[in-house]
Amino acid sequence: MNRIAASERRERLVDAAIAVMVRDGVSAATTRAIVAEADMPLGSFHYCFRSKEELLGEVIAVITGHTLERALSEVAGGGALEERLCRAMRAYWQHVVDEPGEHRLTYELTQYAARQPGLAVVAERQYETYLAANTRLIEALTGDDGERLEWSVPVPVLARYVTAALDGVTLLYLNEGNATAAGEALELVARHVAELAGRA
Amino acid sequence: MNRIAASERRERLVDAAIAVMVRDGVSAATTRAIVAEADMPLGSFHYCFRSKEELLGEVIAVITGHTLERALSEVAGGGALEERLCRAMRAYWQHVVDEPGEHRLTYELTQYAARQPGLAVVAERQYETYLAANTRLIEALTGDDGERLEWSVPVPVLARYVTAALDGVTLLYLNEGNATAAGEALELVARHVAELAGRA
DNA sequence: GACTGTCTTGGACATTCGACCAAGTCGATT
DNA sequence: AATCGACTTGGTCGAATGTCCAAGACAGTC
Repeated sequence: MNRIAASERRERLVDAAIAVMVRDGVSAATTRAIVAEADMPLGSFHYCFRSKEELLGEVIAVITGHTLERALSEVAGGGALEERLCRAMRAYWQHVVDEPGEHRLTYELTQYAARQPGLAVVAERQYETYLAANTRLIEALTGDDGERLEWSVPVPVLARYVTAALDGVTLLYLNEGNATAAGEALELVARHVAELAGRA
Repeated sequence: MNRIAASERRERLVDAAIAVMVRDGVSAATTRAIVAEADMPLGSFHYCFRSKEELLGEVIAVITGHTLERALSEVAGGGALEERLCRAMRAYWQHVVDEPGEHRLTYELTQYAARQPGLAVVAERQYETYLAANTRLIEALTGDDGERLEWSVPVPVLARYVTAALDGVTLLYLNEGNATAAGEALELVARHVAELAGRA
């Protein structure tokens, strides 16, 4: 294989690892499967990463980053609160239906990391990040609106409700496989959240 | 070891497997770890089970059975709809806080089974079972009440909403570790469900 | 007491895994 | 052209894992 900077090779290995995990699950992502996916010799792996755990950490960081990017980019735009809420929800849901494997991987990684002593910290931080993102989403939902709005429940509680509901509905879809049914449950959540926003 | 019927030994191995999985995760439940937990020689394993997959199938069946038992036993009893709903929710939540490892295992097993070709069918049936249980719970909630009640959303949608919300809140607690915060989100769900029950 | 079917068990097997290394290759700098 | 640091790679190691087997032990039956 041509000479490549170690940093570039690291990125390729992370991408390859994600591809393998989406296709065959976290447990199938052995060092050998990953280098095969990246079309590299096995020796490359431990030249670029001190250990498999180090690679896993980077994979989690990349995946979390992707998810975060998408979430925050969807809140922007004008319109009433209900409209923006619906748009954000719909965007999230569309991505779940388009890329179920990626979402399945997210849950798998969280679980895997929680069991691995060296990655437990990463797992916790991952969830904190999601919670913070949903909190920002909720605040953006009221803050940008022309009229002054107030939530009838504390924002931290609402953030956790939204986080849990999204996770739950996603998990339901991934396991049941019925996009329509899960989508209707999600709409119920959206309507509920909209109702919780009262005029101040 | 004394002579024991193969069927009895099977049960002990299933229990041992669950104990190991709750403590150290599904991936740590090797045949050797399981027989060590059950205090048996390794040879016993494949005398009782054709393969590890066969044991896993039995483990899933047992766990699902436990969960189901608990859920249905809590719906009974008198009182208004709100009261019974609260009681059922509280009972579920108490069990999550008391035995987080058991619930974590449930999610791990579902995921593991979904990836294993031979167990994929079992995973699907597992989720169907949970959905059916929640459907029965919702129907029991209205059916037994003195006054005639009707839900303002279709029961199948409501069942999925409840299933997703419970799963989501549980997952949130398992990952964030904050029982109070997750509990408040769950109360929000309970109040919402109660609101969705309108007088017919 | 011989027989038969059920149960017991220590050891062995092939495979897979993460990790490691030594020898080699390349390219820029001096 | 000599040097040196960065990169490449095929092979190998020890550990762990699922599965299997052969030889024995035991209990009930004829």
